[in-house]
Amino acid sequence: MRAMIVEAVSPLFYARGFTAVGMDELRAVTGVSLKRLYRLFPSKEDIIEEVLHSWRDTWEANLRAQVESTQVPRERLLAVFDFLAGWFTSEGFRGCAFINSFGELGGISGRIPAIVRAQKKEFQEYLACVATGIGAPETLAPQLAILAEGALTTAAIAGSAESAHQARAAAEVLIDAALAPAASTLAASRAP
Amino acid sequence: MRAMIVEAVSPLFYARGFTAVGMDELRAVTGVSLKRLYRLFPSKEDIIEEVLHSWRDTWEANLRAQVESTQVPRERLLAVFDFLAGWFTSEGFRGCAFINSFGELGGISGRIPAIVRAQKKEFQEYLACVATGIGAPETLAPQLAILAEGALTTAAIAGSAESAHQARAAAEVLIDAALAPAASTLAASRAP
DNA sequence: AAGGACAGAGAACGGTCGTTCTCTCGGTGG
DNA sequence: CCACCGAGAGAACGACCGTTCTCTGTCCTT
Repeated sequence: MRAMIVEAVSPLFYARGFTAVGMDELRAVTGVSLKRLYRLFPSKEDIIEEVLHSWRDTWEANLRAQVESTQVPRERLLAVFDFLAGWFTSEGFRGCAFINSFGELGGISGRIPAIVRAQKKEFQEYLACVATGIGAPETLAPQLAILAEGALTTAAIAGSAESAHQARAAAEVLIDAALAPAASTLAASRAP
Repeated sequence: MRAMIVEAVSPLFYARGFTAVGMDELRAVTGVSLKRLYRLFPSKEDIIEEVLHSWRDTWEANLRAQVESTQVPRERLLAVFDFLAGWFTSEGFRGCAFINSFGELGGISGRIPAIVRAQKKEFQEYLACVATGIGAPETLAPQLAILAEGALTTAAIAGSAESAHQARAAAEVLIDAALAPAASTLAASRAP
């Protein structure tokens, strides 16, 4: 029941933000009376938390599915950006729900920003896991995470998906540089 | 007068968001009566617009100052990330005001998201200007812009400034790869 | 078949928001 | 000196929010 409610209200929250959607609209879209909503969730903030957790789960599942669709180590890292490209072009894309939530509620409240932080941390750790699995130095994963985050906000604000391809191209350069120790010695030989 | 009001309310808006700060608080912090506020600005949204424009101006001025503090071409591009590092560690840093505004008001209204979009576009164009000034291919600037955006949101949410250094390191790799055609032929020779 | 616990629907409540109105006062031209 | 215009301060207004309460009907139990 709770899951059905979360599923029904998620698109509304994603499209317009948490504060812009009132409880009455939640009642209308779920078909569940206010009384019942308040018995299932102590307050609106609890619904928001559950929605954020649901977003985290589906996002992570989709990402993992794309990454694990290939076994070629280098492709696994690049699959992150292919996943982003597909997402950006999907209908109704309006940026990362977590970043948007942080902008909306980051200045107040305490629980929502913590959830956002946790999600981003999980993403970074997953990326680090994939990167170390192919023998890359541990400096690579944070750089790729930054690229992904940048592509995400750029796509959301500009309303264009090309940032995913640009980020993918940059990721290829970073991965190749990290995996080819010859390149670093080359760069070092130029310095002095 | 308008400028003094904008200057007085900006920190409040940045720290807590636009919707979380009411007109009464603006009256208190400026010392200007509501009647006068409403004669100077037709509505709260007009104040917000002016605040956004003011942020854009000072942000751009600070960025340009840092970039133009050096004449070494490669350093000019890296100066962008040094600027970010300094900003992230400044007191009260709470992410990019434009990204936060987009998250807060992107799902509604029309004028604020347009201002955010315009600011990001200006930044990208400035970066492109600096990049082409040193003979880099035009693919480089968007990649650096994505890195900068990513470092920004990562720093805001994680509450740590290290993403600036990670992004700077990645930018070095991207710049060197873009400026050294030998590196690209090396990568190409490995592909087939 | 009757009584009671419970659920549905929405009105009501207290609070807050952006915006406007009213009242009062001070400064000024004749 | 006085009438008047305009500005300051904040109360008032209407709308809307999240939350609760009331009223009504229904189903289950004995």
